[in-house]
Amino acid sequence: MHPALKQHLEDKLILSPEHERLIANCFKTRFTKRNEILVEKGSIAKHLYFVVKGCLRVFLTDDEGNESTRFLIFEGRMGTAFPSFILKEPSVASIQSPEPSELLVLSYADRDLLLKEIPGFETMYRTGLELDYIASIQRIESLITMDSKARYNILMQTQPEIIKRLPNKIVADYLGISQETLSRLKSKK
Amino acid sequence: MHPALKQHLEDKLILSPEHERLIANCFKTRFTKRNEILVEKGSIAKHLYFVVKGCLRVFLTDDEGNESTRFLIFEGRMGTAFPSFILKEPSVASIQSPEPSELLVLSYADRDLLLKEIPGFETMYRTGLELDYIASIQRIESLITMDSKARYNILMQTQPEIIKRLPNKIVADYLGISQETLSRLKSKK
DNA sequence: CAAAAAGATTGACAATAGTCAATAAATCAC
DNA sequence: GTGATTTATTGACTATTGTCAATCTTTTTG
Repeated sequence: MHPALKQHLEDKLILSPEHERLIANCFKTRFTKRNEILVEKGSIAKHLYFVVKGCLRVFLTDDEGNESTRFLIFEGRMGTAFPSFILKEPSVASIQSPEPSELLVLSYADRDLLLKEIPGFETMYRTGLELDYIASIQRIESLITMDSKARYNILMQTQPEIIKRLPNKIVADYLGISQETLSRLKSKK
Repeated sequence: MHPALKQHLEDKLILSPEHERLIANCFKTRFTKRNEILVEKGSIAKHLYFVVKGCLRVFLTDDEGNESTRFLIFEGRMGTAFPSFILKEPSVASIQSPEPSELLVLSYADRDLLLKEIPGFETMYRTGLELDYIASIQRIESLITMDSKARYNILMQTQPEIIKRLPNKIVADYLGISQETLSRLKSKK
């Protein structure tokens, strides 16, 4: 099992050697290039991704080519185009790796297998889901209660790595504002 | 067990009589008046609410008294001030019942009990969580990609009961816009 | 039912953010 | 390293939305 994954599971699961082997076999390693597309909008997201190195960007594109970033997933975290993955419907979002990345890939069927076979896996998965859901609730709150400057400040406090590692354009469409507005916010304070 | 709750669990769980009794005992009935506050901002949300009749509103207030609606929960659905409930931290949001309501109330401890004791309960709970999470992702998408008119149209398509049952003011702050803007949207088309 | 409270609409103006365009800076790929 | 491409910044203008205030309408409650 990849040490990064092992660490991720560490204090959440106690595993027998066989169970550990089963998990290791379900997660397949994949390396991606900068800006490689993993899931094309319109296709079904069939995998969950654990990010060992690099990051993933789940993003939307409209008819005019405008992009909006729905989620960013960094080292040690899991994610995918979640609605498509769960509902098995064509994804509204695409997934790309803005940086060259190393991923551990889990198929839907293997996720189900682990949920069924590994004691405690479903509880761990459910707990992780609760935290992701909380993060998305907090993002909704920032979108409905704050102006763009306040949202930028919050982002800088809570997820500075997004601002540091990713181009302005992606930070802007993650915040739901134009890149010009972001550029002006940064210079103003 | 309340028939509404029974129906909610129906095709998701097969229950023995004892398990059914256990669930029924964990959910306590509560009636509320119009605009009654169930959870005060700053306190900890200690319960999950199943709405039998009426509805719940999870909302934020700022220092100037402005309100924003984070979630609305109608008949047959469950909810609470989720981050506070899970993290056991003081809630940023308050909960009120905009209409006189009948609720079934589940404490955190009883939720844990049911997760542990009832076979299939955690899977059912997890699946519900996935769907709630998906709904919140879609709300984020509408907030970062659409203007207020498009968001209003989507709301009318997907949750017309919100527009029909609740005052303009609440609809507006659920959409993240001012009531005046909403009023103008409605007259324009 | 009537008075009071709450909610909805409209107008005038201000502020925020978006768009288009030009330029500058940084980064990539060979 | 250097040209090419992408990204970032800045200016001028526009569009959208918010705020404040006044009025009108609906709903609530005694």
